[in-house]
Amino acid sequence: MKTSKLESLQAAGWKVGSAEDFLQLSDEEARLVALRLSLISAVKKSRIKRKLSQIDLAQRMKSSQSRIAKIEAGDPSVSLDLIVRALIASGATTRDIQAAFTANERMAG
Amino acid sequence: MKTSKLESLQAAGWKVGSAEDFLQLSDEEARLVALRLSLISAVKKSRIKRKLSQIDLAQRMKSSQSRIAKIEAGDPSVSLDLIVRALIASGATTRDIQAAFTANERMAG
DNA sequence: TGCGAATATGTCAATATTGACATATAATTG
DNA sequence: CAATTATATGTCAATATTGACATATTCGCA
Repeated sequence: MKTSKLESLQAAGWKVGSAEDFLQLSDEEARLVALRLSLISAVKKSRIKRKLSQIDLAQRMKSSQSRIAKIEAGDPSVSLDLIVRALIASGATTRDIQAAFTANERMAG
Repeated sequence: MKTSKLESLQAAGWKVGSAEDFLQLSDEEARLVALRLSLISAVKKSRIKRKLSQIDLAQRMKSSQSRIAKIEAGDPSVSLDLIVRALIASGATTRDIQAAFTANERMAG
C-alpha cells in the first residue's frame, strides 16, 4: 500500500527521494498531496467522461494544453487553484468534487 | 441573496466593481469564489474550535500571523493551496473539509 | 480608564506559478 | 505504411503568491 502510494508520487514527478523521506512527510503534507492526487484523478475522469480533449479543456478555462497535461501528470508546478479550476471547467459537479474528497479520506485513512 | 453574496466578496477585498460585473462572473469563477469562502469560513471555525490564536496556527504551518489574518479576511492574494494547508494545520478533519464543500454546494445552488 | 494580547493592514524582496511556445512522443484513422 | 490527432515534456518571461516585518486597530480585563 505504502509502496504504491510512493510510486504514485514519484510517477507524478515529486522529488520524494527515498522511502524514508516519504515516510517522514508530515501528516499535513501527506494529506495535501493525497488530496491533490484525488482531485487530479477527478479532473481526468471528468474530462474523459465529457469527451473533451486537453485542448478543449484548456480553451474552456483559458489555459494551455501543456498546462492540462501537467495537471494530469501531477506536476509539482501546478497549484491547487489550477487543479480545482480545471475540475470545475471540465464540468464536474460539486458532487464529483465531494467524491474526490471521499476518495481522499479513504486513502489518508 | 445575490446582494449579500456580493457584499461578502467586497468585504473580502475582491475588486468586484459593480453588481453587473458580479453577475457577469462566469459560473466557474463564481463557484471557485464560493468554494474559497466556504473553506475560509471552515478555517476560522476550526481554529477557534481548537482555541488556537492566529500566531499558533501560523507556527504550526510555518507561515506568519499576517498571512493567517489575510486568509480569514479572504484576501485575494491568498491561494487555495494556502487556505487548504491552513485548514489541515488547524486540525480540521477530512470530514470538516467535505462539510465545507457541501456548504459550497448549497450556496452555489 | 490603561495595558497586554489578538487581530488587521500595508509593503516588499524572494520565490512559485502561469500561459505560451516549441517540440517530442503516443494513439488513431484511413 | 503515412497522416492526423492527442498527449507529454522542457523552457521562459510575465505575473502571482509567499513569509517577514512594521505598525495600526480591536478586544478583553483589571
